[in-house]
Amino acid sequence: MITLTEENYIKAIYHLGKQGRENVNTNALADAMNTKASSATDMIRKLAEKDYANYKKYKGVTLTEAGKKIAINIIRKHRLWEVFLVEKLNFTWDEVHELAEQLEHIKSQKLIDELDAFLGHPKHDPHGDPIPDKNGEITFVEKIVLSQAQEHQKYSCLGVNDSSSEFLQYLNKNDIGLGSIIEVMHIEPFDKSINIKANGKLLTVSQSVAKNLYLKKL
Amino acid sequence: MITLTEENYIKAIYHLGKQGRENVNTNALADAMNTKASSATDMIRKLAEKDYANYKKYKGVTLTEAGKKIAINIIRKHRLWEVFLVEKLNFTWDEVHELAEQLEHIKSQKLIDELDAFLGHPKHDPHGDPIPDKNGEITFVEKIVLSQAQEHQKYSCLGVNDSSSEFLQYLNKNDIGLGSIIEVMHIEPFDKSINIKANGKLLTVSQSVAKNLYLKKL
DNA sequence: ATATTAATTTAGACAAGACTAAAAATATAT
DNA sequence: ATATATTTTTAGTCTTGTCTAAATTAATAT
Repeated sequence: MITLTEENYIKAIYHLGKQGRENVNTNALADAMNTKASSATDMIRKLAEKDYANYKKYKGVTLTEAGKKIAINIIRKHRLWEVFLVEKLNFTWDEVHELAEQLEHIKSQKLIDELDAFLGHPKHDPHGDPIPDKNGEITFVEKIVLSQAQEHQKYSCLGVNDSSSEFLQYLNKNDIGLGSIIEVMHIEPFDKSINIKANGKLLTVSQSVAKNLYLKKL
Repeated sequence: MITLTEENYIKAIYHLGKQGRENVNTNALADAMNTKASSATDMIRKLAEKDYANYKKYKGVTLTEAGKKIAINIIRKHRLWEVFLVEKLNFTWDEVHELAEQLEHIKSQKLIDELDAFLGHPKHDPHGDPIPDKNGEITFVEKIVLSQAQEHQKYSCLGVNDSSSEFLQYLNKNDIGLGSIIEVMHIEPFDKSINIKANGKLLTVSQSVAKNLYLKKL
């Protein structure tokens, strides 16, 4: 049996290490888990013991295939629950994360299969992140951030990098959501602020906004 | 903060002590929690410390108002999730209990309010048990068990006492579900077996079945 | 009313997951 | 190349919820 804490560490290693492939530092992991390095070391040993992680002292940690499988399954559950909350229960995209962190640990294969079907097998969560399929396959979409976009080009909004409430609420306020059409009108050379037309409306956004908005070229 | 284990003990005390009013023995509680009496004692002390339970050494335990409130809220969540699983995700009534035991611990007031609304504010779960409303009010319905029923009387099925898979599957096989119309044709004096007409079909059931089926007189 | 049995509590220990403080290894700077 | 700083690990402790074994209280039977 895998514990809730183990699941959370595995998920953190997966995210910090680009799908669990790259080595993750003990300190980085401890930070992500809001704990101390010594606790992270303990858990890393335990995960290695259970063959969910590869570990060499002082060299950081990666996930084994078994570990990745677990991480992907948790992410699948997390994202499906997010879709459910937004589509069926009137949550907004900035409200769902915390709650999905709880729901992602519910254990039932049938539940997740049925939920997936009930939602019509969605491909993306409300933040634009891809939902792994039943076999753990993830279809990554070619995406750039707004700060790398070209002038006079049209894009559609794919998702966000920063999913803090503040940022998501800023986007809500400016009517930017998944699938919004964004045209880059002008990039100001001085401060790299960007003038865009979002869903027909003109708007100037700062670099810090532009770095956190994912787009797909149209 | 209340822990998962504390919640489960509170729920057990509530159920064993008829809505938490009657004293519950340490051994009975330990049994229900699949643990040992000494562990139950420890937890009872802790719950009393936190003012969720009333406890006098050697005299058993009851719930305080705060404790009852928590129990009722968990039961509300449990039963709403059961409705969701059966109505929306194609679960059968014998499959939902275990899973609802996990889901009942998810913490979010908005989630449960929205789920309630999404399901159309159901009054009963798939086993016929009443769902407490947002204020913790429970509408108990006058119910009897089939073994107490009168000959030549019509009833509707309100729920079950034993909710084991075996019993629920037996009922499924005989097309008996919530709301089924049951007419008592004949009670055999010899072994108290009962001949009934359930949804038009004649069927003879044993005492042990009859004792576990709740009915409402029509 | 006392002896026996059953139920309950206490005492002490353990595993999981966390912490602090100190030690060891690695990385960086001169 | 050596000293310093940073990162990581180790050692020992704590809390939660559990356990076993022993002690205590309550219940039952004669």
